[in-house]
Amino acid sequence: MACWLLKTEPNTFSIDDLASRPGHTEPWDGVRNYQARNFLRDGMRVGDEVLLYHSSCAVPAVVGLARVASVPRPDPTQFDPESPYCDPGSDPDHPRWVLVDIRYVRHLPRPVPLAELKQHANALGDLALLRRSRLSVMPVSDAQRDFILALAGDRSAGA
DNA sequence: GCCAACGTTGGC
DNA sequence: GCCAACGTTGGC
Repeated sequence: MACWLLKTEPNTFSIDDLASRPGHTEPWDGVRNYQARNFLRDGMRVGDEVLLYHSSCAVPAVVGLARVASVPRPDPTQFDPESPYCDPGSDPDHPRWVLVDIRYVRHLPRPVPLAELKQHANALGDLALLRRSRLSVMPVSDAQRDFILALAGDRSAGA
């Protein structure tokens, strides 16, 4: 099973918001970067594991676990004139942007701050989070996943 | 709030 | 297709 890292700004939509949604599930809309879109559209499978990351906040950190809960489908906000994610250039017959549903699994025993991840560049150096800081959807290798969960003291580290 | 990184746009 | 200008992200 593949693993991904998804960024979210907790001031807008936090892991606690996800956990409190009906079914603990939310359509992950608003991805408007082609590389991130390609990961969503071409790489994600139902059941894939997700590390949730809080960005643009006091302590940027990996904060919890989730799962991909749907296949990709068109992101309706691209056609919504009221939405900040509206994209007038997207053709309804060939939608440019997609989303998947994301389902909350659990918080990590403790958040793992970005600053701490940076201290382990030997183990995590090719994690896109540490290299291309602006990418909001990125793949995480099994080894990187296990390492981060072990830092957090999560029970499934290495499982 | 500043600013570096970097993705996107558009003129040529 | 190049590349300068511009806009956005996101750490600090």
